[in-house]
Amino acid sequence: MGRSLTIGEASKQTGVPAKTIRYYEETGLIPRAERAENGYRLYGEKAIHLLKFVKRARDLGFSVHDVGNLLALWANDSRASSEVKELAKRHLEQIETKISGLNVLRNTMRTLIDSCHGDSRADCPILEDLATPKE
Amino acid sequence: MGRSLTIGEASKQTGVPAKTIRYYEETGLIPRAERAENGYRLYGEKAIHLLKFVKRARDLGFSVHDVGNLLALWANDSRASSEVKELAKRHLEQIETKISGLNVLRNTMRTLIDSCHGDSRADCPILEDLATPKE
DNA sequence: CTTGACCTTCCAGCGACGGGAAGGTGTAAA
DNA sequence: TTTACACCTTCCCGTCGCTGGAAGGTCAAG
Repeated sequence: MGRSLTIGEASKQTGVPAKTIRYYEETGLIPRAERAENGYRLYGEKAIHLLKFVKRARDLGFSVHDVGNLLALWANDSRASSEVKELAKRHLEQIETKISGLNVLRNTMRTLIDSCHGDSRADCPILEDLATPKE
Repeated sequence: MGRSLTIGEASKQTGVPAKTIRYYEETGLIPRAERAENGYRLYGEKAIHLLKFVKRARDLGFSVHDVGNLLALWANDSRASSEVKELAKRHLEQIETKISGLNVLRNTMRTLIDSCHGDSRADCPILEDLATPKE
């Protein structure tokens, strides 16, 4: 069995910055870490696994709040998979909403940029649009 | 000539919340508003136009900082349109980076969600992925 | 005269950390 | 042994772009 890791080692193992690990603990997302005699936080296999779970969920764009819910579902053997799926679906919808909003933005910006000759002249359709947008 | 508007009226005209207008003034993005005798802020045509410019730029996703630069370029008759175009292009790149990141997320989430039967059983590939992501 | 809708300033909080100070600890080399 | 250095601790402030709320002034209508 591997020995416990300090916060710096846990950070390297999981990719979660030490500051962020402390923050997660402080806000109650993860349980209080064990402590060594000198007061250093210690992370065993389970704690590392938990941190990796959190990291993966954050990387998938779940809010810290949602990660809390996911952790609760993870820990609860008797939950229905439909609960998890619903949470994931709501998250997917948020992502899709963001994407379509950004797509509109991108198209507008492309059009604007293409319409600007971008040389030393002062005339600039981009600023004109900002000042008096069409319709 | 239209008379000056109070902050609430300006807010309705421009779609920028009154709180936000004060915030923009406080942070120096827009100049200090004129004041009536009773201390109320007053907004004339020019100020309204400025606020609309800011609103449009924010809606296009420019950061408040970038909006400051755009305002400076707008006010400067002798700037080259290429400066504006460069700023817009950098912004477009940021949007596109965000979009492609979100597209990856969306695909991953879709796959995960599709793999989860989402019924009353506890078995859930979404949680399994979070706990032990493939490669 | 009172109600209610405005307006003013100021202070605090959101999410999700990151920076940096001030100080304790652990180890390895000079 | 001392000293250097990397690590750990707690604490508080700053980020971005607002938003909410408290405490108070102002104004028009009923």
